[in-house]
Amino acid sequence: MSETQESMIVEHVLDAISDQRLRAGTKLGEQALSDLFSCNRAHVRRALATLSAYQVVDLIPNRGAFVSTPSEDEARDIFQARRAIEATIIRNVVRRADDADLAALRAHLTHEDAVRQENDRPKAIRASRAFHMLLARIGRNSVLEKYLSELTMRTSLIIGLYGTNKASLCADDEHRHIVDSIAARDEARAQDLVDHHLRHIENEIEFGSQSPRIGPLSFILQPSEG
Amino acid sequence: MSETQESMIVEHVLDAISDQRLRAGTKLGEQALSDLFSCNRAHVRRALATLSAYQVVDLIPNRGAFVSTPSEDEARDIFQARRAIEATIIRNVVRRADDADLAALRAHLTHEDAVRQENDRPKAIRASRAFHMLLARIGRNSVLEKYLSELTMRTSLIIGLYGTNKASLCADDEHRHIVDSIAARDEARAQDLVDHHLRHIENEIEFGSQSPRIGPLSFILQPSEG
DNA sequence: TCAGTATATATTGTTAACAAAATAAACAAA
DNA sequence: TTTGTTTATTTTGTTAACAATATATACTGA
Repeated sequence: MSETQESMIVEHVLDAISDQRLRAGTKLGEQALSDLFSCNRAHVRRALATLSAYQVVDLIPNRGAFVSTPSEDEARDIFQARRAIEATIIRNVVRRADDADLAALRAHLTHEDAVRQENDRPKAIRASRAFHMLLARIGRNSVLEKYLSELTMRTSLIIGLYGTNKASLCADDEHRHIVDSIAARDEARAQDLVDHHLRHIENEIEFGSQSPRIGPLSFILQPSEG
Repeated sequence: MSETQESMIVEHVLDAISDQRLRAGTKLGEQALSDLFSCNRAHVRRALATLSAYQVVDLIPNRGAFVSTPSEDEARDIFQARRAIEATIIRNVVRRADDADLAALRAHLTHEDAVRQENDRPKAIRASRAFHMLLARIGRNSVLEKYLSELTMRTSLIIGLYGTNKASLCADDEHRHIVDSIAARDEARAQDLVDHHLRHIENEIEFGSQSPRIGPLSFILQPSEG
């Protein structure tokens, strides 16, 4: 069903959300999107239905589509779900990772270091999320991988909403320690580190400090780069 | 966005799948669905997009929508994901269940007993799934609840595809033992029982025995009852 | 009878036009 | 100035018509 057109919209919006270019509450107008991606509104509507099913967009009847704004309760549920899912993922990783996977993890760590130098916040956020998604891929469970993909995007929204400046990024050495424990095939330690890492991120969030500023859609999405 | 019409279709299809009235591979024609639910094709299309996002329906370009047919690998991923998610759910349940929740669980057990007498297989399957979803609700994590809802539906597809006759239902006493451990606030035991219960179900599946028979859509969905 | 091909039918994909609702703007009265 | 009302504009919702593709049927030749 014309997957390309629709999935392009979906992918761009998801990317923009996970990079925190699109913030919670932003309206996703049908006309605006169909203009941006030069397609008709039917495609946009189906894309929005898909994004709504992913729970990153809220569809309000007669009002339109908005990037969803997770509540504090929802945020806690999301983090607990991440701990549940990533615990199994890391166990799979420790058991299944081969040399190529370990090399990819090491390569990613150096990439994260390089990004950290640049002081490019969206880029750093993207890299940080990519680490968790790399683990999910190495874990080789497509179901958990998809769910984590959704949850990390919603985590981006949460951090964008409530996150303090310092908190918004995963501490570098925590990722490094996790990779070390994987290389050592230390399952218990790896699980522990991931769990603490996630609690770390959650604890650095301060609920109550909303920052609702949003920018123009055309600037944020930039469909040309896809 | 006219949630009622679209969500009605979605709910009916999901119900039919979880009851195993809709089997893997069944074609969901746009005309057929719009006739059944007396709405236009635009609604059907958006409903199918949503169902596709839930991963219970596959959209094949220029061919249409089909109830998805999980592979053996996918099935194993689904069961592992269930173990990951239900482990956390049961922990929440043991910690959070109040007297009303325990009463609801006991009531459900008697309901399952009653259903078992009737020899109505779809009804028994529905009751069995309802037990797991009741746990998810009592666990009070909306994210895990939604994911488990998806996974139990996909489990229905798997059992419909590969399940042996005896295997297709959860053993009654296993559910009862789980409730007992919850009442006793024995977290470790409850987690253990749920894990074994899920492995039990998985082990009774025989991959390789496809049964691809399907019936007419109008008979299966029966939109009148909604 | 079977295989291959051409035709006919049905289904999905796409677009545009119109209706209904919500938002924005203009205006009047206090 | 502020509040409330009316009008205009924009945006979402709905429908139908048409194009493109796939499936089913009928036909021809071996």
